[in-house]
Amino acid sequence: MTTTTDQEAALRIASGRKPLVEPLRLGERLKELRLANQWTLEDVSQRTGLARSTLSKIENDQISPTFTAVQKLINGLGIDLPQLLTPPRAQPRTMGRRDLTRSGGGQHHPTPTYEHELLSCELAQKRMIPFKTIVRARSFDEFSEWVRHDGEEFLMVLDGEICLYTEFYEPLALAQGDSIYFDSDMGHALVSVSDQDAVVLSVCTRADP
Amino acid sequence: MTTTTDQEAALRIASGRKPLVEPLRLGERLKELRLANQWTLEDVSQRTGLARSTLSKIENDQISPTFTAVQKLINGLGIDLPQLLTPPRAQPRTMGRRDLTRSGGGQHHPTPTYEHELLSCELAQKRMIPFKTIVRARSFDEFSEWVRHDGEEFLMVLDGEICLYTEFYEPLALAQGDSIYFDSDMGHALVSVSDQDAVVLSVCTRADP
DNA sequence: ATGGCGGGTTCACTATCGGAAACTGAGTTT
DNA sequence: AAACTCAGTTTCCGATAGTGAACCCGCCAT
Repeated sequence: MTTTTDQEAALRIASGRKPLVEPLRLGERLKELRLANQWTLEDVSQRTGLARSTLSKIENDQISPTFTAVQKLINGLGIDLPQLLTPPRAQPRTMGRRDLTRSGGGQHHPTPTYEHELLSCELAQKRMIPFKTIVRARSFDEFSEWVRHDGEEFLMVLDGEICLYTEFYEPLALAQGDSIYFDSDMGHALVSVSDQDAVVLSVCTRADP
Repeated sequence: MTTTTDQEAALRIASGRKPLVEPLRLGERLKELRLANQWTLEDVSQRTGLARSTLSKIENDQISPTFTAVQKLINGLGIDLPQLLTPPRAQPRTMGRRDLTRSGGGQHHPTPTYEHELLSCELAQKRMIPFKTIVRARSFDEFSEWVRHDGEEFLMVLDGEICLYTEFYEPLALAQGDSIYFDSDMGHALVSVSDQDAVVLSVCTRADP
C-alpha cells in the first residue's frame, strides 16, 4: 500500500473484487447488475443518460467507456464504483453463510509497500474485512501519505516483527503474536523491521452493512 | 421501467454505501498523487504506458480518460481505483484510540472445551471482538449444544488443525493458515484434530449501538 | 401467416480520446 | 546571451467512443 488507501482499497476490494491487474469484466458486471434489477437497456439509458447502443457495447466489451461514462453509470444506477467492479456474487439473504479461504488462497493484491491477500472474498455482504498482509515496506518514507479509512481495525502479527506508525502516537514495535486494535481513521502505516517481510492479519470494520 | 427511487434506494442500502454525488476530480487527484511521490509526467508515462501529453490532459481535466486508460493508471502506479478517487484529505473526527495486547497478554477465560484469551479488552466501545482460542475439545460430543451468537465471525487457524462443525454444513477441516467467515448465529463448534491443542484467532462482530 | 411491439444489436457519423512531436518557460551552463 | 535541459502544455492527426437510426429478433394478438 502506498498511500492512504491501500487498506481502504483492500476494504473496498474486499467486497469481492478481483485484483485490478486483471481484465475487470466491467461489461459483464453491468449486465449482471442490470438484469438483477430487471432493467432494460432503455431503462438504464434513461437513468444514466447514455445511449442504448452505448450501453449494449459496454456490456459486450466492444468499447472501453470513458470515465465520464462510468460516472454516469454509477450516478444513474445509484451505485458505487467498487460495487460496479465487484464481481457478481448473488448472496442469499438467508443466514448461515460461510466462506472458506485456504491458506494462501485469498485474492492477492500487490502494491509497492504491502502485499494484501483478501480473505473470504466470496462473501459480499459482510461486516468485517479480513486480510493477510505481507509488509514489504522497510521505512516509513516509502509511504507518501497516511493510510486511513473509516472504522476500526484489529491487527495481529503472524510472522516477523513490525513497527506501527500512527498519527497520534509514537511508533510501536509489534512482535509475532502481538495484536492491536485502533481507530483506522487515525493515519497509520506498517513497516517490517525483521529480516524478512513481516506478515500480519488485519480485520477492518466495514461501513454500515 | 420500474420505479427508480425505491429500487435505487434499496440498492444503495443493500450495498451500504452513500451515493456518489461529487464530480470525482480525477485529474486533481492524479496530480496530487503524482506530486506526492515526486514523479514527473514522464515518470508516470513510463510506469503506465500512457503518453505524457495524455497524462497532462487528464490532470487538467481536458479529457475524460477511457476506462482502459484508468486501468493503466492504477496498474502502473500500483494503486487501487478507490485510492485514485479518494481524496487524501482526512476526515476530521478521529478519536485515535488504540489498544495494544502483547502476545499472551489478553484476558484468559477457560472453559472445558475452549480456552479463550480476549484481546484488546481495554477498549470498551468497539465494533469487533478479537480473541485467541486454544481448542481443547477433541470430539464434537464434548459440546452440549451449538455455540451461537448474533453477528458474524471470522476465524483463522494459527496453529494445529481443527474441524469446524456447523449447523448447516458438513464438518470442515481447517489447517494452519486456513480461515473462514461465517454467520455466527448458525450453530458452530470447534474441535482440535491435531496432536496438541489447536490455536485459532477469532474476530466477532458486536451488536451495534 | 401478418402486423405490431418491446428488447437488443449493428451501422454510419460525429465527438472526443490517445500519442508523437512541436512548443513554452524556467532554470543552467558556457 | 545563446545554447541546452527539463517539465509541462499544446497541436495535429489517426483511432475509437458515443449517438440516433436502422435493423433484427422473439413474442403476442388478432
